[in-house]
Amino acid sequence: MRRSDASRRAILLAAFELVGEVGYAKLTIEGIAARAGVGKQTIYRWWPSKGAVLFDAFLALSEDPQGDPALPDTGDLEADLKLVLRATVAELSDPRYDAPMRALTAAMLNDPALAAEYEQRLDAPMRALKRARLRSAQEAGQLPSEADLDLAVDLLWSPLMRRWLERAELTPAFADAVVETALAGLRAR
Amino acid sequence: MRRSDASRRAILLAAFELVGEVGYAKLTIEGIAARAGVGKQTIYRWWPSKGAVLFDAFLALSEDPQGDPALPDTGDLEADLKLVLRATVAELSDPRYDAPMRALTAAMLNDPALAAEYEQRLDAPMRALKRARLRSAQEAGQLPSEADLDLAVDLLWSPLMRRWLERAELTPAFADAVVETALAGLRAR
Amino acid sequence: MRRSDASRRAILLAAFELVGEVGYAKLTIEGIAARAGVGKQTIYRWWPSKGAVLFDAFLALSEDPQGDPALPDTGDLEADLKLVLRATVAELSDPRYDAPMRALTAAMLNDPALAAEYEQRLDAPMRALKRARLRSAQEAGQLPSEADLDLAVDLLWSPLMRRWLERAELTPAFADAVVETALAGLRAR
Amino acid sequence: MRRSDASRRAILLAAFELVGEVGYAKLTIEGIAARAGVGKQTIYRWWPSKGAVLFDAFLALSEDPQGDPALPDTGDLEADLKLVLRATVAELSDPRYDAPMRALTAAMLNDPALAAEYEQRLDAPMRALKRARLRSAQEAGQLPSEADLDLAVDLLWSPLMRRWLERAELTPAFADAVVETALAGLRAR
DNA sequence: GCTTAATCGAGACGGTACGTCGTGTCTTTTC
DNA sequence: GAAAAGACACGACGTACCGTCTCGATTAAGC
Repeated sequence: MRRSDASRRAILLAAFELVGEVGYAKLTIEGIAARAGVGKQTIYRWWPSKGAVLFDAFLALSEDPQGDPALPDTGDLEADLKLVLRATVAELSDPRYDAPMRALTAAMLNDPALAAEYEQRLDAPMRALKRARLRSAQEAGQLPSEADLDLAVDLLWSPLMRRWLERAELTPAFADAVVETALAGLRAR
Repeated sequence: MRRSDASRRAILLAAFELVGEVGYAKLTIEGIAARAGVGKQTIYRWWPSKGAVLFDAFLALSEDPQGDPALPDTGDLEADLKLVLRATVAELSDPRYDAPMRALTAAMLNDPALAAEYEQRLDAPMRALKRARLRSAQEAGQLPSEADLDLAVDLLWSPLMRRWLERAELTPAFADAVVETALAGLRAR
Repeated sequence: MRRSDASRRAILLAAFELVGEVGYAKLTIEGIAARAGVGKQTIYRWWPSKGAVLFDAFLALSEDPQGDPALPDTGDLEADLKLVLRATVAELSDPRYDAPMRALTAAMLNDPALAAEYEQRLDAPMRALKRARLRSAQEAGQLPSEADLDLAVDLLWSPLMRRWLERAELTPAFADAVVETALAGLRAR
Repeated sequence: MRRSDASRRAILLAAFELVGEVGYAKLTIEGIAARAGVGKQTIYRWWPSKGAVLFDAFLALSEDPQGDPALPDTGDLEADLKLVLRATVAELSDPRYDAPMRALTAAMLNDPALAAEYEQRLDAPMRALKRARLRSAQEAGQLPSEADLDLAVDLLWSPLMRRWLERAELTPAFADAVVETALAGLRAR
């Protein structure tokens, strides 16, 4: 018999809900199986670890509402970036995503294989979109053509990530300040 | 009898060694007790969780070789920052510190109390030193007086952290580029 | 399509071999199916339990070499019985039959339905043969006509069974002694 | 800490009760632990198998009501034996003992180590008592001095066992007949 | 000889129990 | 009189089988 899609969905949903309710440390395979109405073996058959289940749950969520994945490009780089980073701040502050995201981060920290898959399937595509927007700005003359776009992405987004990770204050105003300062630095060279 | 310092040291050492050998996920209180030649109760008596033990093990390490904690201040901000960030890159790449640091990060991710203690006892003092160096640069006219120093610290250090966290490439050259671009941005405004 | 005889044979053979290798407790339907190169459903379709498979494997073995089933009747009851009981001792001591027989006994102990089928299809016919030989002795005047033949059968065979069951010493000499003493008792009344 | 006697008793009682309720095949360590209010590990720590638990439960029962263990000796061997065998028939027919006894028998069938312990700690002492009664009869001239007492014990008791094992009819009258015929045989030689 | 329905192998499924490991608490024994 | 040693109730682990259930792919019977 081939893989049951109903079970797959139920497992991913259960994992996502449970991690929000009890946190990653108290998330158990048994709990996921019970909530999903599924045998434990069905989980072990298809995923190597609870981190992997969580990752797939994330992936499913990211792929579901398939809007246009590209970043906005109105021609005004600074305005567009502020918009995007403010949205990022909002998402990181949303309690519905905070717990699962912390869980996934913790899972990746201690599982290089999972981290590699994350990098490949979620992080890299997102970074490509970001670089694409910056390249478009270069072509429009809003950014020097010799600017290092990978460095630019890190300068713009990692401060947000740092504050989220350590539960520090994370406001839209901070996002604006990051965009202004980072862009100034990139243009100055 | 009051707290046995020999046991305390043995426990912290065992925790530090074990986390390097088996990783945080497989680190157990029983394992630490066995390796330290100590009863489990002795650990439970003095620490609330294995994350707390790990944190203390870290603290002990940080405090042991008590050199001058201040960041170098030769008068040349850019050179000083490159020196410090290159040292940070080297430390993050050292396998002796990589595993324990990842473990501690994972512990904090799922334990806000631990994260708060970390922020208070390790992170805040370090950020204070960084801000002090930047303030000194302001006084020397190397940085505008209205620059946001908290933002500056994040712009400078969080890109390194991001790359370490996701096991991306982390080189001294990247550290230099971050310093140059971030400083340019801070000066331009 | 009707029942595949090749599969049936393969299943019975696999069950018989496996029970000799791993014992009844570790005998599994999955193991039998795998060894026989057969789907599990093919076993469940035709047998209600692993005890029943084992029983059929036994039946197949008992029926294969269809010699004359009757007990020897030379006219000398004591000599004939000694011959038969010595043969029983030899069979019970043969390691090829010991393991499967213990398995079947264990299966029957906890499955009255199986026990009833055993009694009907294997035990009763055998007891009938034994009674027939004793009746022949009665007719020849070697045994009193009022002797209880069912009691006689138990007196003669159950001591062997007892010693086999508890893995006690079981020798041809013991068989002889049983025959002599039991016959003496039966004749004395 | 040393072994908890309360847990030990609770486990043996639970095992005994459960085997009577669900039978040996459906008796589980988890079930025993749950019924006894005990962790599974406490069972695994002290017993190697569920058969061993059952055996100890039996042993505890046998040793509890420590009446005079000797068989009755009124001077009349035949009467005494009939008394004892009728009592055995009654016990074998008592549903309270039937299930546990079948369970123990099944356990021993597939576990030689358990069978050896049974032989040593329960069967051998009982056989010694039986032989003692028969030896007393020899001294009283009711049995020939050259009679094989081990054979005698098997002739007397194993027919009962056989009928119990195969769920055949087992009556006091059968016990009497066995005693009469077996004794006649033993005396005749 | 062609269809067609039962049977086959394979193996996924929801479950139960396995035997092990670790948790945090508690008690005993030793130094 | 605190520390080691480790038993305890508990809960989760990851595995093995249970008995049921779909899957195509034969395969022999009856049209």
